[in-house]
Amino acid sequence: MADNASGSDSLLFLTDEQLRKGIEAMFFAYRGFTADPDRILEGLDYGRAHHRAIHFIHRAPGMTVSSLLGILGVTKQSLNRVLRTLFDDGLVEARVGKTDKRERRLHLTDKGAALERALSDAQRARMRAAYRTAGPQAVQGFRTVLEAMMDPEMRRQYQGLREDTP
Amino acid sequence: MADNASGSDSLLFLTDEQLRKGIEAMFFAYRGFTADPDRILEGLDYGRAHHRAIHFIHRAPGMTVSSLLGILGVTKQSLNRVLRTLFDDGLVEARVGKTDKRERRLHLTDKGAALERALSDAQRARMRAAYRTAGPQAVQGFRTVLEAMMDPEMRRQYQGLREDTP
DNA sequence: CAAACTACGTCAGCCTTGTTGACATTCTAA
DNA sequence: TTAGAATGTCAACAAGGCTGACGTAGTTTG
Repeated sequence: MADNASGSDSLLFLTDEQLRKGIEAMFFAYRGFTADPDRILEGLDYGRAHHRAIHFIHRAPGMTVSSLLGILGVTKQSLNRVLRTLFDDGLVEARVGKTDKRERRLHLTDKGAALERALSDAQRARMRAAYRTAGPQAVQGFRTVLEAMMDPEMRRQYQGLREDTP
Repeated sequence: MADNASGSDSLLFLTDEQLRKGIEAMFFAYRGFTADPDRILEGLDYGRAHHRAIHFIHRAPGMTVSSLLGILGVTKQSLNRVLRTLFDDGLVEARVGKTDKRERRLHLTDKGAALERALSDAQRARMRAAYRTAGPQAVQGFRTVLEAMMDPEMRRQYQGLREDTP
């Protein structure tokens, strides 16, 4: 009884074995996390890269190319390849910046918004099921640990993405 | 006060906004999760694929190629390309199966174990920091949600990887 | 105003890691 | 003995990263 690890003040949750379990949990869970959108994207000639772009453009409409670059952490060449197909297919449109005409403000078209909804519905469905199974307490802990695991710069992106329409 | 969402019986944690936050937390946290090993691997001519192989061979020494295939969820051609470089560089060795001589039982060499240690030390360090910051309660929740998010087959891999030395 | 800098696009080429398909070998099991 | 399983391997291809170099429009600053 005395060596029970469930006490909140115990440090047993920091053993290498516990940490290894956490590492593998991240690995396996991330696979599940991306599985449903991936299934939708496959066959549409899109990939995860397109999904990410669409997600963040939806999240902060009017975002510039360079702030999207910052969030995604890829090169402009890489992002451009993705954005070009999204423009060509009419999922995303770019409006010239109001104050700074060099900027291209990114927006989803209706068609783009429809795909975004399909993708995020699928992803949220899994998330919702997991949340419901785990319960609010667990969800709180989940978010806390993930946030602590981020690089500081990413944590800023996570916490404080503004509307990006200055 | 009455509309406070912190009550355990509230369902406010299932709103779309909460789910979106969870989705982005996974995205940003996974980046942090892989950042440290990636830094070590870069320049060594190895990538994440090598890391994954090394991790699971370390975890269950004597594992066969096909069970590793099952865990990693890639094609044998893809895995083989990775394994070949690990053999050639003397990080992994294959021992012919005792009862079934077609099998190749995979083991890390001393050199392979050294790299494994370097990689997992780096990854555990971040994990440990996150765990310590978040606390045992949060860690419990973290693991619970991640487990609920896995595909059932992956959940089995996660929970019950045996020693694999029958 | 001219020069410097910024935001963005684009061409070219390379790498890793995934994919299919086909085929060979070796061994096990019915 | 023969079917099937476990494995390796060759070839070809695609997505999505990367670097380097260059161009063009627009903004800022000396």
